[in-house]
Amino acid sequence: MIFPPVGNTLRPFYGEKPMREFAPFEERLSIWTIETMQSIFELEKSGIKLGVSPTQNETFGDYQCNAAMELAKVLKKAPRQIAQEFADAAVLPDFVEKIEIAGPGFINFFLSNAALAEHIQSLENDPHLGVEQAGQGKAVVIDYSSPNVAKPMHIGHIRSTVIGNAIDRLYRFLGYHVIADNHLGDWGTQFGLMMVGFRSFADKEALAKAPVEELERVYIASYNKSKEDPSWRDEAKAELVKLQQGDGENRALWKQFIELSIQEFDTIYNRLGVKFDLYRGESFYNDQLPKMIKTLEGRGLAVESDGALIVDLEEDGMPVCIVRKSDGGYNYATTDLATVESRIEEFSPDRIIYVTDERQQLHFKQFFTIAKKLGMEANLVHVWFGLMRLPEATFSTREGNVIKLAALLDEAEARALEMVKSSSPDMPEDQQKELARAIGIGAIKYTDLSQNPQSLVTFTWEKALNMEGNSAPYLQYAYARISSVSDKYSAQFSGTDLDDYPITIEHELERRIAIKLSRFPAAIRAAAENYRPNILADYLYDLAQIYSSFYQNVPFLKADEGIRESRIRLCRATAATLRQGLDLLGIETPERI
RNA sequence: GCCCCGGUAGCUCAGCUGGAUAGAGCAACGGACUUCUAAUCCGUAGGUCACAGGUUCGAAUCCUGUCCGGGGCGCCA
Repeated sequence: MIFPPVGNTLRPFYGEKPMREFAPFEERLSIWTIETMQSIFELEKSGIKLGVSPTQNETFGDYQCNAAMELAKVLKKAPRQIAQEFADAAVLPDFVEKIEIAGPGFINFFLSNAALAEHIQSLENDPHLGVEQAGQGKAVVIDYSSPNVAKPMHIGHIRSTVIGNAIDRLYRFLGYHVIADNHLGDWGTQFGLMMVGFRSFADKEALAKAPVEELERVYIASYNKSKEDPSWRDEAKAELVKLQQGDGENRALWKQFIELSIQEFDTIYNRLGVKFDLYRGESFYNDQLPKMIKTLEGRGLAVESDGALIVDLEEDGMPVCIVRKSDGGYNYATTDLATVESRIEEFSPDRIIYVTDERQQLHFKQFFTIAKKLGMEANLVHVWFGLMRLPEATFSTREGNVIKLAALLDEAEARALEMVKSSSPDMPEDQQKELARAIGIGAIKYTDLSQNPQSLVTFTWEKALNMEGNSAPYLQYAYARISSVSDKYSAQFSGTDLDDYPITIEHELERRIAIKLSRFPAAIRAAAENYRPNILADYLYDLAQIYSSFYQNVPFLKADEGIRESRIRLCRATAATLRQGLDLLGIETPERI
């Protein structure tokens, strides 16, 4: 857990710290209801949630407290009576307009428009838009993307990359010192086959054109040959041993594979706006593996079984974990343990987050358990996501039905370009292309980020490239409209200073926007806490929907002086939130669409 | 056999740390561009939340079982 768990009488998160300047209403109101409930009903710590939560239906108010129903048993009173007593005795905080009791005993709170307006104004001066810097002074390592060397990235890699990057951005925004590490698959038995294959059938021209694709072709050819030709297999094994023993020629070739691969990965990462602090492949930890085995043996954790070295995890309800193969080679778990040790030593992280697909759940459970037994001190978190499927079948290299990531991005940009050309035919072509890039890539990312990561996902071109409705372009469009109207305001009313006109909230849509804006910190916190960027995506889509309705139904520039300025300020606050939120998802916000 | 995940509108998905009338997008139907960008907005229609029990004042949400789908389970990573 990142934040202290919620649920007890006083949310530890709200803590004993003095209330911060831009604290959201939910936080302020919860502290107030908890304290008030405790004093009115003379409650000890009971484990009952006394705080408030947002209402699901705005006709009920802005926040609701459900404690009366739960307190009924403890206090031996009817819930409605409890609610009534609370309402009668409580002195409302100044930001609450009124409270109502409804249904079985819900206590509903209505925020005052003046307080809302003031809050939104105060956010104009807060670069973090009300979000607390919860990660100050803490480091976190995020291990994501991690493709294999010599294999092109396909659509199966996009989730780890895009979700991992969003988590990365979220944690940075919360003030954590984030170390984004791309743990490349750069070591393993496949390199023997790569070596012999490369020397026999690498095509120099193809290699120059599309290096990684050619390396993959070589690998597949070599793999197929090894199945029919035992001597080929032996040769590959011999080359692998030579590589592992540090043979100069093989090392050089291996390094070349890695360099070519990283170069190509980087072009994809650049297109996706993804940056890593480190590219430490598995090979980086090679030298530490024997020591790790010794430690495991020394602690009595690793024992021999059928020639291999295993850690028995039966008492933890898990199958055994092989840490050294019978041929002396090391396994994934061993590398991962050494990696944790190294990261702790170097970065002292508060936690290490791994973003991979669901198939690795057992592996992570096992090695987390072993790490704990070894006394490694870091919170290890496995963030897993559902595997991507094609409508027809699961895709695999062997089936030949993989869709390359580069091709997906190309297609997205091409489709976006068509739309840009038809809607902005007068725009210079290079600008059209630049815009199409931002929109196309945004659409791809948003598709992944707007879904619950753990859901099964079926890849369809239609969904991946969706540009209407709940999609990145919808959000970008909303942003661009604000930008445009904001610029027009500046041009038409160049002499006015917006600070001279306070934000006022009269219209229902103004109120809905203000409420939504005030909940940005909650969305950020929930997204980070649960490692689920889709919570933020949902929030932003809601916000954009309310804004679009506002835009379409309420005049800004033609409104009377005062109302006009107030609305422009609301627009700009919305823009700031959309821009920040989309940036945290790694989605760009062009000023014009 | 054991373990993990999913099953919500015709389709694709939110909602799942229990709350009031289950939401979006697409598709369908009907409206709104001489107005701040129609990639938009407004409206209509569409649901046994897989099924059966249980816990609870209250269950799509928690528990148990069943069915269907996906994944994992000693020398791959």
